[in-house]
Amino acid sequence: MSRKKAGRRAPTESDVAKVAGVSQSAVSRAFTPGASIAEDTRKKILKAAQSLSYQPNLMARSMATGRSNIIALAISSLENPFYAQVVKELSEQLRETGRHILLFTTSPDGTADPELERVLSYQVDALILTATTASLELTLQCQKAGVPIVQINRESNLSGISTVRGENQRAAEQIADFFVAAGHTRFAFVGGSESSNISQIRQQAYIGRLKSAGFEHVAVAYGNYTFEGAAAATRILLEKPDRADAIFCASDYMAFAALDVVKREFGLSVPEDIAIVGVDDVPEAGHAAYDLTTYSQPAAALAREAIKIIDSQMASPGRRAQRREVRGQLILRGSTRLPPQGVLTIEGKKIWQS
Amino acid sequence: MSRKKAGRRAPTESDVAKVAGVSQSAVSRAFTPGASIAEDTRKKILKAAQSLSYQPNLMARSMATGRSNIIALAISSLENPFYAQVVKELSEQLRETGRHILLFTTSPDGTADPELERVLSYQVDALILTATTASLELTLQCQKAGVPIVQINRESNLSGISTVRGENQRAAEQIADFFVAAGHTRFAFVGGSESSNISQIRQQAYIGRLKSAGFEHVAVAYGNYTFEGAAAATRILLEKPDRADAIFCASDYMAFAALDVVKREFGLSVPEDIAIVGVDDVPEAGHAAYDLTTYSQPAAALAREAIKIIDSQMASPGRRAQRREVRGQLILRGSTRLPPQGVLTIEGKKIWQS
DNA sequence: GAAGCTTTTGCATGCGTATGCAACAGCAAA
DNA sequence: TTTGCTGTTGCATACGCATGCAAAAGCTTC
Repeated sequence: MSRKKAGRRAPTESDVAKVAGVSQSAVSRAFTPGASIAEDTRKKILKAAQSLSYQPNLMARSMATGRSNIIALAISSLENPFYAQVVKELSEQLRETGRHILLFTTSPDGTADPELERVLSYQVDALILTATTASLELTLQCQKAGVPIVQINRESNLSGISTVRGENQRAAEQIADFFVAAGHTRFAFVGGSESSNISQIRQQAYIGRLKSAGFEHVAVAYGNYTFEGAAAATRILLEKPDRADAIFCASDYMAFAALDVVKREFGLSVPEDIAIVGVDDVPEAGHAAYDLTTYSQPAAALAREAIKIIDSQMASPGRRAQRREVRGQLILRGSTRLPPQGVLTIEGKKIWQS
Repeated sequence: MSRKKAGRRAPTESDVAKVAGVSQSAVSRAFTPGASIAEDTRKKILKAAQSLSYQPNLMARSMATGRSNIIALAISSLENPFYAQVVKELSEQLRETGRHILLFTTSPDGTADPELERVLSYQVDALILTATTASLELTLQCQKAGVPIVQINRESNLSGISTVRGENQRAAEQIADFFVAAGHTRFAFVGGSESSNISQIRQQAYIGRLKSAGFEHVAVAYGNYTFEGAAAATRILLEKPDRADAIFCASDYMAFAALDVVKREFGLSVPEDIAIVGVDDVPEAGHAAYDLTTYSQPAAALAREAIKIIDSQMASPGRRAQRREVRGQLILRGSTRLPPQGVLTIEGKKIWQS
């Protein structure tokens, strides 16, 4: 009655203290790295803790310290293998420092997600947004509470939000150059969404570079970063007169959809009739079924930089938002034909440099 | 100095109480559904809370109530799109009741994961294991603490662990029947790992059914639920004399690897030379690149049942572990040839029933 | 052995919320 | 007006841990 019936409540520091014959504070110190406690006492306490199979209550700890060791991660498109990879990397890398991820799946337009606004209730140490954008209100709340925000693969014009991204500009330019070098003449672009600035940057750089090379017209359609959306976008592009012979898709996942449509619905052969390039270099891009040429965007490095930013922001809260870029390269596979020049083979991989 | 410098600390119930001119308890009650409080007072308090943009501190709440509204989710293979889907479904369905996921990525053999043992430190309300098995120690700890454990897609002989799974037995039998009906004569199986009992159940049912049909020999290899592992397993199978003309893979993800190897490395055509069937029906299975026949295992339903179990276990802690099965069906696509009988078309999908 | 110093320990309190209990207000019935 | 009841409110305390402060213990040096 007085205690919960099923399984007496979890042991606390006081319980351990009683067994070890010390005070509760001593137990606390035994579990606090760097605290002032004699080695003998600590051992005695750890033994007692062991015998009770004591586990510190992190909720209580976080209430006392103001730190939870929990990082909120908002993500919109887990079905995209690239982001699944990012989540995995973040989870594993954070675990190395004893932190864990509280997961929020949002709509792609996270701006409108009311649930996310409640993130701060969990006293998270930081907020990582991948493939989502923070609303203004959330940003302000986080800033007031001193919770750093890092966006992966989304830019934001809100000050105070840090950003980690791949080489969007360079990727797009390299791909444009590559298409031109391979002799293509009719170009298309499958973008994410018109509101994704990352997609816009890629689009502008791609179109700009093609223009410099003398190609004025680039067909554009948006796939909204979904498979079905990209398939539809590809259909639109392919039905246009003067059909493209080279498509740049703003993500591998969308490029897979494009390949599906190109091959099955339009009966075109790749890369003879049309070349397709993506961005990300997800594992599937290397599988025989897709064999996709793509500009890589290493998930592990993105995760690492994001965590670095969080750590530095937490160390010196005043610091202003940071922007970091992770390098990639154009990896050549079967979805494109090779240009006569610029192809390098490094560690078994073909890459291209203009 | 007395307060943290960057952004004064988050407002608390006491702050709200001061503004609203009531006691802290009143504020607490205003945010507790069903608590005894006058409607007028509540409105006044909510207004005050709004003006301070007050957010309840869930850590403090969980310390006081013993409930955190956090569900721990351990997952080993996020790169498998099926599990990515499961995670997404769980996250979205849990959100509907205000709960969130604390993510743990583990090695496939979670039994040996020491980090997971610390799950209980977070005072989670329940633990969901997908594609992982709980260690004995962890199980006991959870039972003692009254934290329900649900395994998705792994069986466990430990009592006290609930299980949600697809129709493993029936799936395997249907696939065996289907292969036979389609006129295949040389069979193979690509299993997960020898230690995964789900994979074993499928294997036994498959082999048993084929034996009943008069086929004694079934070639078996294990892909360990990884892409590379399944590719290697397929190579082994295909190099054997009297090469199989029908392969059943214990997951779509492994079937994709098998398709890659079959087509690219061995130059076989599917389904003329060899048929391949998977389990899960991930979205990719429907994509043109794979076009895989597969026995479906609906992620949304798995998630729903898992949550139901958690809820019922939390409602009546004494209750013993539950086992639930989610129905699926054999969905026919281009990786198999059609048998003369048993093919139904439902809502544009071809399915098969013996 | 005393003085001075460092290390170790316990006490007391705070973190933000929930809740049992008693006090109180409001209202209806007598 | 008094009594009894229901519905609201505040007080006090508990939840489990961390930490400033003072007391205690240990050690060094003369």
